[in-house]
Amino acid sequence: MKKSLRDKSIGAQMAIALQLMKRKNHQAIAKTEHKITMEQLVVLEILKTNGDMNMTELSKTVWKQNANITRIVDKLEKQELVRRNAVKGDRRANLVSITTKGETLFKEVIPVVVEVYKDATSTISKEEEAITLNVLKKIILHLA
Amino acid sequence: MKKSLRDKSIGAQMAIALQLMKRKNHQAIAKTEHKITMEQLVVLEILKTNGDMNMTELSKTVWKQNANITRIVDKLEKQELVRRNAVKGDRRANLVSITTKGETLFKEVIPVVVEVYKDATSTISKEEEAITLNVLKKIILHLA
DNA sequence: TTCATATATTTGTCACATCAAATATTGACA
DNA sequence: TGTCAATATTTGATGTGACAAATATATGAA
Repeated sequence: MKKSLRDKSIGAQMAIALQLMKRKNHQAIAKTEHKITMEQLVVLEILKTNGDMNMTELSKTVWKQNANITRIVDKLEKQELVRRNAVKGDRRANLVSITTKGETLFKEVIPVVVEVYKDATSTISKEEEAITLNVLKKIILHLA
Repeated sequence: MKKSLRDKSIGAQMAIALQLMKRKNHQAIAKTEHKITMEQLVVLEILKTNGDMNMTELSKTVWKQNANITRIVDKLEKQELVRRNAVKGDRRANLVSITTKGETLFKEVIPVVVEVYKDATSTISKEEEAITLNVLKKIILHLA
């Protein structure tokens, strides 16, 4: 197998690594009694960590486009894991908040995901992890 | 803004960085006269680098599932950038090969993508890049 | 006040990801 | 030879990515 550009590109290798990690996460979550995707879980985490947010804030915080946040929140709302509340003084906006049901699910699912992550990075030294994290953040800052 | 798990996870930061890079790539490609996605371009590159492959080999090489390769090759074939050929001795399989039109497009689009990549990683030192690449490969190997 | 512009959110369309299941063909073995 | 498991590929259902356009509401300036 010849080496292609792909093999030397952080971008391409990121795409592969991320796909594998996402797959593992989905598989691990599927084994629990809960039905939720990683993307939905991320939104729950943000709400739990930062408190209620409107759609625009949410979309900036999770780095996703408004349109996609709308659909993710739709799904979460259908499962009663979050709620959309009216905002006083601005009828355009919605304040999204996590429900008790959402918090419960979050607490039960998050250890599964953490475990997958620990396994995925088990061959990486602390130093390597720190450098990689820093590289990724630099790329993000540069492109954002 | 509180720090969440996300901020310390290579996985989450990869997701963000990759999203931004993909977006830049799509935007840059959109400015050319060519209409092709990154995923389709990757398949072209693999075929150009490694020569004809059947769907299964292709799916392993690009680290995507068979089902997805089928659909990507469908799109490439519709644009006449690749061809599906019969395999002697196994009527189940297809040998996919890049067409002349595919090679031409590839040659014209690849500099655009390389440029985006160079820009995205312009603040990263050679050493950091090497370490990150190595970390990603270790994760891939571990999860594969 | 009224109109133009900005902001918040949603909807539509297409590409791609997942998994499961369907099809077709091959190959090994009783 | 007939049968059954393995292999190669495709299709279907669902969720999420991108972008553009639609909708509703706010806001600032004439």
